Amino acid sequence: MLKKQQLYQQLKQDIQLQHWAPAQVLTQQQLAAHYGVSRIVVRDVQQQLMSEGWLSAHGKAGMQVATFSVAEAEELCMLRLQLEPLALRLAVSELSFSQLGQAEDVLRQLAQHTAIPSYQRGELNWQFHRLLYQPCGKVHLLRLLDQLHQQVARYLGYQEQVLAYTDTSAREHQQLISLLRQRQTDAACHLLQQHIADASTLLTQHLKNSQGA
Amino acid sequence: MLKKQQLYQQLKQDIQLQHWAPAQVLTQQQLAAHYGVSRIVVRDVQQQLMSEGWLSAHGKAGMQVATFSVAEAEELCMLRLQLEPLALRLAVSELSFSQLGQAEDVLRQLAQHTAIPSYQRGELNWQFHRLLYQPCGKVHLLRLLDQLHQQVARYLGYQEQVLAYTDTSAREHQQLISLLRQRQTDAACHLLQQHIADASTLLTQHLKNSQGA
DNA sequence: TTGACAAAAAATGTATACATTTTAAATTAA
DNA sequence: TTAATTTAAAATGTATACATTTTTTGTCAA
Repeated sequence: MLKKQQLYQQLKQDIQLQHWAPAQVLTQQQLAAHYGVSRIVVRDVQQQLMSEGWLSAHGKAGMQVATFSVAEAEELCMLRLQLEPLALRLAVSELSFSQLGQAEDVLRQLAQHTAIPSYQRGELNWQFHRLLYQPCGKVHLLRLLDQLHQQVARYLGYQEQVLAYTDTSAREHQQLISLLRQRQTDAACHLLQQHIADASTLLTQHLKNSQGA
Repeated sequence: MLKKQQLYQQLKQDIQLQHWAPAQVLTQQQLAAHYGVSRIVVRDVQQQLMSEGWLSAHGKAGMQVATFSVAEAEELCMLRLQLEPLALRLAVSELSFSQLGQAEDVLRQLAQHTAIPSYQRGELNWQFHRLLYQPCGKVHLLRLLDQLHQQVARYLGYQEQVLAYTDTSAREHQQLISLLRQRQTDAACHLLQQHIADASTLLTQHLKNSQGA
């Protein structure tokens, strides 16, 4: 479980950093040689990354680094938009003040440490959202949301501009917390919906620009 | 890809048939010996079945045959209820008459061949639903629905009574087709929602009875 | 040239073998 | 007895080796 996890992290990051370009075809042997592990390990990681969308099957032999498409990005956003408010709605009644506090701590981290790399901001951002959904207690839904986040993260890459933690976003997060503290379920869900919709247009716009170029 | 697929099918079926009891802990070696393949193959299949919910991790060693819980069943049904109408709504405008015809053919199979085993009825039933969702063209959503179906199928097992293709169900299916043919999107989605809700209560009721006993 | 076919090379699937980790058993001290 | 610690057994992770499949290369005839 050591080399496997290691390779998993490394390969995923290398794909995200575009060290391996989208659409490039990779072979087990190639990766095994490059990362200095046996093909067994590569196979395991390959299967995992394929199920998570980082790699896609490529005929009978080889795997392809996943490509980007506006359609897919829009679909992912649509699913987030559909499921995250649902998770929040189910979570509200279970959400403890200590959990709200935890979420606030994450926000403070985001606000204070402005220098941290963008991908870490992305992770913190998700951590915040995740903390709010967690109490819904629906394992499948939560796992699904985690997967969606991974997929979106793949699209975000390390693009600074898209991941920029804007003042608007920070304000909305704070507002969300205060609505939740008052158990204003409908208002909170509505705000969340708006929040995700905004992030979605930002992502798809960015994608359209970079692809149209 | 031969032994692997074979073992995948076999093991999944054996779990569904309760040849391996829920909560039972299986080891790679055990399965490798039992099915006459090497552990490598078992490992691959194990990972796949774990990601699909048939097996769950069990500490550092071994995998556990998934158990049943009312809460999980309800969650799965809720997700179906949330996502299938959405898929249908997105599909309606793309749904061709030939595709509607295909779906009707499946219905006829269900109606005519009353003798086929219940699990095949279950598959045909899903095939019908799937045909209606397919044209939405959302790959992630469709894969998600497939996974949900798998999960629910695990719960259904080969229970004859739950899988029984009732007259009500058949009528609703026909009605759904006719609504779709007229592009009555809202009505169709509403009917579908009702249809799934009915199936859900049937499943959870059955589960509560069999577990309460 | 080009298309089909045969041979070689490469890639993947699977099995066996070894290393490491984890679980169980056994032993011993309190 | 019982809790802790050591030792043996078993299970998993990983590497190497072999078998099978897939891809590529090269040759020859039309």
